[in-house]
Parts: sequence; structure tokens; C-alpha cells
Amino acid sequence: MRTYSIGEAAKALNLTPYTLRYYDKEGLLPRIERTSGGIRSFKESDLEALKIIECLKKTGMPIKEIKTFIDWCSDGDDSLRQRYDMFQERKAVVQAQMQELLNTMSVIEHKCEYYQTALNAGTEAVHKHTHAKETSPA
Amino acid sequence: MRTYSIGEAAKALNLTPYTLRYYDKEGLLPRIERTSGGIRSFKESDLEALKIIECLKKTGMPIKEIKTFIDWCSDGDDSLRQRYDMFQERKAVVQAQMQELLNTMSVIEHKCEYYQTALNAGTEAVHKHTHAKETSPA
DNA sequence: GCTTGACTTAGAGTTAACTGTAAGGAGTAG
DNA sequence: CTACTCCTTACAGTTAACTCTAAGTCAAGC
Repeated sequence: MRTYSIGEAAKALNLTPYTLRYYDKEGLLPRIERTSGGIRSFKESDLEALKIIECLKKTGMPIKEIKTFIDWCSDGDDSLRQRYDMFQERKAVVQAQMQELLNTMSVIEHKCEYYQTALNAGTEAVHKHTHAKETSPA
Repeated sequence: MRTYSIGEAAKALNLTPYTLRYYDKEGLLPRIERTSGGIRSFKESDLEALKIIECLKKTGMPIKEIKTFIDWCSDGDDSLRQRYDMFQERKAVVQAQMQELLNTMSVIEHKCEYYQTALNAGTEAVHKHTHAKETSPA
């Protein structure tokens, strides 16, 4: 099975060696092996674990919480329930983020239309209501 | 038209007075008025502008870029094109974020199933492939 | 008239997640 | 042999976005 240096692993994951060393320091790579010369040797399984770590990061999970999960993984079957619950919670978090993103998109799209109309008219005044004494263009 | 103190505005927007002062210091509230005593007086239009600011923040826009937009708003109709382009770009950003969130969700859901199965079996070994010498539980 | 509470400023401190520096080691090309 | 490149550690520096502190102002209630 081929292995990867920290630079190769970084490239494969679109990260930097700095970041990978930082993850290691924070305890996110407990199983990482070293060569006789002390150089980190990333296996395919390490890259897979890092992909999960990046996935959890994308859900907004802080690194300390990810470390808790990594520790659970090292604990074996005793922590299956915690890990299951964690992913269920992450699922709920992502669902909420999706809903929020939809709301955000709705506002952005309204603004796109607003500025499309203003651009066609050549002036934002086209949106001024007669009853509004003052409006903020933002 | 009723106005709001910084504390009231913060509550209405689910922010803190510290944050609103910080935004002001960064130039995000150029039109904010003050009472004779020097106290910030938020109008409805200021709250609306802040809602747009919060919306842009949710798309991951840094505060310095939001300030650029706020400055454009003060510039009047000359900047309509820039503002339109900016919202189009934000729309593309949010679409990309949505796609990424869908990918993330897919991974999370696979892990939910993985741990559901493991939990039913009482052990993660249920997922071990015969050809795999070693796997990372993450 | 005095206390209370919310407001003001300038500026310092915090946090997360990197990001870079310095000093040095090891393997490879010429 | 020597230069080059990548690796190592320890630790300092950076950045964004707050978050708080200190010292002071001001209006309202008792």
C-alpha cells in the first residue's frame, strides 16, 4: 500500500503541510506513523480519516470537538452510541444550515431583482415609495 | 417614526451592543444619527440595512468587503452596476455553498447509516472488509 | 441630590485556526 | 562533495471578528 509524505497528503487534500502538522498537534491524527527518520507517513486510511475531518469542519464543528470524535474512534465499540449520536446531531446542524442558506439566497435574489430594476431605470429612485420619507439604499 | 438605542437595536437583531459599535467603527453604519447627548439612534432603515449586512455576512463576506458595498450605497446611482454585480456574485457564492452543503450532507448521512448498522450489530467489525488489513474508524 | 443603569470612548484582550520562522536533519541529482 | 528540496521541532506571529475594561457622561426615579 503506497504512503504519502506530508506534502503529498496536503496536495491530495488541498491543504498545506502547516495545516496537517497543526491537526497532528491538536490530536486529530493519533494513528499517524513515522518513518525511521521521524517523517510522517500518511496511509490511504489516514487520508480517508482526514476527509471525514474536513467534512465535519464544513459543518462548522470546531477542532476540539472533532478531537473528541477522534478519541472516541480510538476507544472502539464502547463509543459507538456517542459517535452515532454525534452524526445525527451533525445532520440536524447541516439541515439547519441549509434552511438558513435558502433564506439568505431569497434575500440575495430579491436584491438582484432590485438592482436589475434600478439599473434598467438608471436610478435607484425607481424604488422609492411615496410614503417613505427616507430609505437606506442598503 | 420610532428609534432604537444600541441595546434595543442589538436585541432586535440578535447581536450585542459591542458588535454594533464594532460595525460602526468599521464604517458599516455611516448614516447613523446621534442624539444631542451623543447617543446612537437607530432608525427602522438602519435596522433594515443591518439585516442586509447580516445576510452578506452569512454568505461569508468579510466585513471589509461589506464596507465597500456600504460605501457604494453612499455614492448613489453611479455605483448601481457595481452593486448589481456584487449581488450576482454573492448569488453564485451561495449556490456553490449550497452544493457543498449537499455533498457534506451526503457524507454525514452515509456515516449515520454506517453507525446505525454498527450499533445494531454491537460492533464496528460488521463493516470490516475481508481484503482490508486495516481500516480507520473515522 | 443621589443612585442606577444604559450609554459614550479609546484601546487592550480573546479566540480559532492557521501561518510562518529558525535551526537543523536526511535523501537525491549532478 | 555539495546543493537542493523536503522534512523535522518549537514557538512566535497573523487575521478576523469580536469582546471586554476603564473611565466617564447623562437621564430617570426615589
